[in-house]
Amino acid sequence: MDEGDGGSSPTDSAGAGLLPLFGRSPVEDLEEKLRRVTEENRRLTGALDAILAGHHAHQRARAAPSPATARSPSVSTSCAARSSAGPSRQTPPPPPTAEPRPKVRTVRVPADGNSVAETVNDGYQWRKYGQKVTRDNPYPRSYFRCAFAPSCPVKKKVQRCAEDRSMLVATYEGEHNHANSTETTEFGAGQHAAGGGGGGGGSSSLPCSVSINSSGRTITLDLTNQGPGPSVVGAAVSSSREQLVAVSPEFKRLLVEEMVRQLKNDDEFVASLTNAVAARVVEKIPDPFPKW
DNA sequence: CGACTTTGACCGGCGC
DNA sequence: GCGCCGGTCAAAGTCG
Repeated sequence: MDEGDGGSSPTDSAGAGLLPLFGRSPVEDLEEKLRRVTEENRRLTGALDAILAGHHAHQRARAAPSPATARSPSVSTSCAARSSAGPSRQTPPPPPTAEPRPKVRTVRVPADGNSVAETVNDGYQWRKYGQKVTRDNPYPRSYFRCAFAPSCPVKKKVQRCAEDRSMLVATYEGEHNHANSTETTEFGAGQHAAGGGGGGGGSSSLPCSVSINSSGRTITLDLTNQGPGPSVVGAAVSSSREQLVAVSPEFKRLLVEEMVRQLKNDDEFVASLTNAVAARVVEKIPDPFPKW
């Protein structure tokens, strides 16, 4: 139930309405897609909230971590992060009745041209507490902790993908026990921290945010708006600490175009989209060779 | 001056 | 037991 793991499973939403692609502009198609995603998101959020309600009660009950928490075994679940490639040295799984493992999610986001900023933006505030060059990747890995720590135990690691330096790999550990900062504060506020980023980093609270980092400027597109109307209801642009709320159609159009550009560069998305389109095309083509 | 980032050192787990 | 490695700490530096 990982809100699509940061958009890594676009096939589902894309497959439902791909054919219109051929008669519409990419912008229109994306807007339509966003509408459907918003609907889907609303349903999933509801379900997720119900599930997390109990989980967060658990977390708050044990959320008074001592300073030594940093070395708690749960931290080493970073191994689980690597487990996306297979389980490694992580200690044996706890008994079924033990406290739940911190949820680990890996998100790939396209890095913009700014090669220095190993940051992604997910609407939460993060505090960097370390950086390390790991053995299997020449690019440094940055360690972030939620700015609400220690009450919020969430951590994330951001590292440039070794194979594709145009991608950033963000690994989230745990779940926020507070609302997204873009929701709790002024729209788009709290983006000044070095961290932030990656599609859908916000556990239950921001399953469908899109962040675009361009030349130090962050554009956060909140698709979780519950109200009626267009899915792209508002957007926040932050340049340093400067906040701007824009809702003009022109701005919306620019945002969607930027999204199109980003998605075009997302090999995974393009591949899934291609497969889905191919599948639908094959469905629609009458079979000239009746089955034997 | 406070908040945040940087970065070298340290710690603990794991494999050999 | 030793060395490697990932993760974290904490002092120093930077910025607004």
